[in-house]
Parts: sequence; C-alpha cells; structure tokens
Amino acid sequence: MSATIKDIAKIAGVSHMTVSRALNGSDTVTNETRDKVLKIAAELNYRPNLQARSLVMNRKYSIGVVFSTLSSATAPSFMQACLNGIYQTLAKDYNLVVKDLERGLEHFNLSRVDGVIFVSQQESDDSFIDFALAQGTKLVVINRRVERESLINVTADEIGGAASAVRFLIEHNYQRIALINGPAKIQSSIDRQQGYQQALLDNNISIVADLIKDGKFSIQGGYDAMKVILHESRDGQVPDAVFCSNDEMAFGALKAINEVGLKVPSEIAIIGFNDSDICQFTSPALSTVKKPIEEMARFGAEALFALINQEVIDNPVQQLATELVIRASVR
Amino acid sequence: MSATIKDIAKIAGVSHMTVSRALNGSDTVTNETRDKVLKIAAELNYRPNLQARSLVMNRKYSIGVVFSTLSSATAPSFMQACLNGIYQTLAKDYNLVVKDLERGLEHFNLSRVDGVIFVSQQESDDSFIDFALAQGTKLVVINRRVERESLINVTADEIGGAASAVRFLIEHNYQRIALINGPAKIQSSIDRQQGYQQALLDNNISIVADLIKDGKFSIQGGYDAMKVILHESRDGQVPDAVFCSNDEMAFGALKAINEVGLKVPSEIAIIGFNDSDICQFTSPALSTVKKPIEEMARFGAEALFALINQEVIDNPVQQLATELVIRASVR
DNA sequence: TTGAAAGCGCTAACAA
DNA sequence: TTGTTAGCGCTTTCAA
Repeated sequence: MSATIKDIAKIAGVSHMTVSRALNGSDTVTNETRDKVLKIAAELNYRPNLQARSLVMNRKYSIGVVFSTLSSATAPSFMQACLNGIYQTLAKDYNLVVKDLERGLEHFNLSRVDGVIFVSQQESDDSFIDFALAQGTKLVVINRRVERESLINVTADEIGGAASAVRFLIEHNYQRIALINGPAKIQSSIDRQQGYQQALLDNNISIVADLIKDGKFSIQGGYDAMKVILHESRDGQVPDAVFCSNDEMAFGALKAINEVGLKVPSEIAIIGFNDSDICQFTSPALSTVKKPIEEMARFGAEALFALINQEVIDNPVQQLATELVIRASVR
Repeated sequence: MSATIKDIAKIAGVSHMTVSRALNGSDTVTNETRDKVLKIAAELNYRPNLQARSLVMNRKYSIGVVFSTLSSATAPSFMQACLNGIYQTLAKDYNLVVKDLERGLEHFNLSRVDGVIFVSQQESDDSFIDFALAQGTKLVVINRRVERESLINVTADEIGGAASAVRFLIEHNYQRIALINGPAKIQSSIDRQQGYQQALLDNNISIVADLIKDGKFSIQGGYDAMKVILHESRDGQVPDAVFCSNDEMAFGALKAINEVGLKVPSEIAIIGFNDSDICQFTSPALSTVKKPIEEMARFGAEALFALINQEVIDNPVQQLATELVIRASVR
C-alpha cells in the first residue's frame, strides 16, 4: 500500500490535517512545518488517493471521451486527431476515459466523470445527449451540429466546404458531377450532400440520383461505389468529376477509375474531404476540403474545461472554417 | 446528487447494509427484501458510487491503456486497432484510461488503475516498465518484446515476418533490395531490419548501407527516403526491390517511384508491413506482411484481466505469427 | 497556526 | 436474515 497523509503525519509529528493543509498549499501553515511535510511526502513517494478525495469533493478527476463508435466505421486518422487534440488540452488535469456508444451504455456510469466530450457522428446519438443532459452531465459535443438549450457545440463548416468543392468543379467546366457519400445516418454525410446539392442547384444543374452512391466512408466502399457508377454509365455518360465525402473513399474511387483506364484529371476529376495524410501521396495528388479536426477537438476540450470550472464560455457554439485544397486531381 | 444506498434503505425500511447485500446478490437476503430493494433502486435510477466502493475494496475499476506516443508518430490505424481490441475485451468491466508517455508521467497516478496494458514501441519505454513493476502495478506489455521476470508480453513475429518478405524477394530473383526503415529507436524498426539482414546474409548477399534509409514510419518519410535512394543510385544501380518497415512508408515510396517513371513491379518491387487498409488499393496493390494487431491487443487485454483476477495465465509470453501477403507490387 | 471530530458512500466483521 | 459499528483516505468545520 502506498503512503497516506496519516503516515506522513506520524513521521512529522503533526496531525493528518496539518499534512493535508501543507500538501494543498494552505497559507495557514508555517513554512517550517510545510517544508518538513513536503520533504517526508517526497521521501515516501506520496501520491494522494484521488478516490478518497473524490468522495469528499465530489470531483472525479476524469472526463469521458465518447465516440459514436470506436470500430473501423470511424476513420482512424479522424479518431487519432480527436484523441490527440483532447489529450493535449486535458491530460494534465484529468484521466481521459474512452468510450463508444455502440455496445450500449449500461456500463457507462456518467457519475464517474466530471464531464464528457462527445465526438458525435450521427443523429441517433441524440438519445445519449439528452440522457447525459438530463443527468446534469457537463457536456460538450463536437463534430456534429446539435441544437440544445445552452449546449456547447464545436463543429466544422461541412456544408460550406462541400459546396465550395463542387462549386469549384462547376466553375472549371465540369458538368456531370457524381457524389460518393458516407452512410446516410452520419450527419457529415447529410451535410456534405447538402453542400453538393446546393452548389449544383445554385448553378442550375439538376441532381441525378444515379450519380449519388453510398461509399460507407471506407476505402473499399469508395472503390465499390465508383465501380457501380462507372459500370452503370457505360452506355450513358460517365461523370466527368466525383466529389467524395472523405479522402478514404476518394482513394478507393481512384483505384476503380485506374482499373477502367480513365485518366485523372483529364477525363475525370476527383475531390475528397478532410485533408488526411494520404492526399499528397495518391497519384495524382488528391484535392480535398481541409477540416480542422484536431483544432475542433482542442476547442471542445478547452470549453469543457471552462464549463467544469464554472468559467464563462465565450463561444458556446462554434463553427470552424473548412478550406478547399486544390491538387493535381482536378485540372 | 444521485441516490445512495441509504436513500434506498430509508424508503425500503431496512438498513443500508441490507440494501448493499441485496444489490450485490448476497444469498442471505430474502427474495422479498431483495425484490423490494431492487425495485426501489431501479425507480431511483441508483448507480453505485464506485469511488466509495473503490476506497473500501481497493479496486479502481479502471485500467490504463498506455502508448509510447499518441501523436502522429503512432500510425492511426495501429492505434485504432489496439484500442479497439482492448475495448472489446475490457470495456464491460473497466473504464479505459488512455495515456501516452511522451509528455511525462508526473500526472499518471498508477494507483488510479487496477492494471496497465502498455502498447510499447521503443526501448526507452523500459524505464516506465521498471517503474510500474517496482510499484507492483499489474502490467501487460504488448507489441514490443520485453524480458522481465514473469512479465506478460504479447508480440508479433516481426523478425520472421520481415525475413520472409525479403526471402521471397530473393527467391524471385531480386538482387538489390533496399530497406526503408522506421526510426532507429523503435523496436519494430530494429526487428524488421534484423529480419531483412538475416535473409540477405542467409543468401550470401552483402548488406549495403546506402540501401538502408530512415523513413520515419510516415508516408512523407517513405517518400523522402525513396527519393534519396533513387537519386543516389542514379549513376550506380537502382535497387530492383524495396522492403518498407510499414505500409505507410511503402505508400510514400510508391509515389516517389511513380514520379521518376519506374514501373512497379517490372522494374522495381515493393513490400510493406502490417497489412493496413490501404494495401489493396494502391496501384499496384501492395504486398505486405500481415501483423495481427487487434488480436495482439485482445490477447494482452485478456491476460491483464486474468492477472487482475488472480487467474492462471496460460502463456505469459506469446509471439503471434505474421504472414506474408503477396499482391501485385511484386512479380 | 494546529488539532479533533464528523462524514463523503460503501463494505467487512461481528452481533443480534 | 438483518442490523450495528467501524473504517477506507481525504477534506470541511469548528474549536483550541
């Protein structure tokens, strides 16, 4: 067993309360006493028992980091960027407890954490949000736009980003623009499709249902979807551009395009979303919409910290800008 | 504040001990009492205060999941596979607390967890391992071979995997085989280089230092390293094959090869390591050594569970097999 | 400036 | 079968 304040007290010849005060930097302790206590604490390698403190203070020194799913449906690069952003901000003060919503929440005891940062990806997450809010959980939702009374919500401009990509294609004389989208239930899919459609409609281009496919947010899914698009349009017109709802799908689509011998970008252009590491290294390099994932996570974590510490939150609802990055995959 | 056993006791008209017993399934409680208690507990949405229980039982209901680094030096797909494998096994019983070693350990209070599963990547991790072991922490180390008295250690056969890849190249008449390796401090780099050298020596092929470059385990690094190799060997002989210590670097190297107009696999072959998602979708598809990352994590998590629960560990030291996967990037 | 007492929510040990 | 008491390690409150 590790040392307790009583052990220190015994050695120092003071009461355990004096030790507690010295350790917590109270100014009602003489310097002499404090020094003695701190020295003994260091010698014994004293570590406070946070569960005990927790019981008295009703603080948990942990925060929950909740994902819609931890499995492959969440892109690894996205997950890492989120975790990393949160870790940088909060790891000094809190244990970060990672959870997913997929395997039920019976085992997620919200009372074990001081707050939750929720990386939300789909509308069905709402039930968890409402549940957590009803319990009075300090909650910050990032990634997905959620409207609740005074809920802190940090997102990126998905609609605007998608629209800017498609608008760029239109302005560069691409006419027949396909969309390979993520799963319909994911909010990012919905938003990016909305941006896509808006850009088309703004330019009086009609929306063709056959040019919109589900690529499951995965490389394989993007590949499969592109295959279908190319196959279906064999006797009709092949699209001259594809906007993909993430970079992974764009990468898969690129493979499918290669396989049928079409040239990128001269015969078909392609744009992805997120600006993940692979973009600069596909052949040709992949144009994309840059999404500030790590920054989003960091802002969310900072807001949660402020919320827990009863500070004023300047911008409870933030939407970070996305940015079109043009590379060789469009002409 | 949420309900406590005393609240339930008051309503049920019994002592808080009876409530505790009923809730914990003791058989010294009449069915009638138990039912009454459980019903009230459900009505009050009772959740046990685990910090309080923790104080008495000296259990933490949390385990630490420690990475050498959470930042980009750890491949996202690797990190996700590890987390996911551990989560599947342990999330029902424990909160998973994610940590990295990079930003120091002052804030990692080992007494807050019942055990640690350490995804170790480099030799400098040893100091943490020894520190944790000295504290009596229940510890399982995965990914990197570590020899300590009765330490549980789950790894993959990195050396054998690398050797099998290089041996395959030699058997298929590749003569001049380069190595793009990860950072020198990472154990996987050391192991894979050892496998590479062993295969060469076994076949009486001398090791050429100029053909071994550091690709930093990243796409960019692999690209840069390949550039250097191709540039340096302009007037000499260009290698006819490259073995890369992970798939990301192989992906970057592929780009560099493309840029100088060399054909894969007719002019130069390439093999990666891990079998991550991208391999099937590069052009040409990337041969690789498959490493069972998620399985490794799961086995480690199971062993930690057994260790915490004082069960017998069948195989404290496991080395999982790796497997050569040949695709179009070699002829 | 320091100490004694009480209690956070829970379980172990013993008594009834 | 149930209840009483004590105590896990800490902080708050009040007294000295």
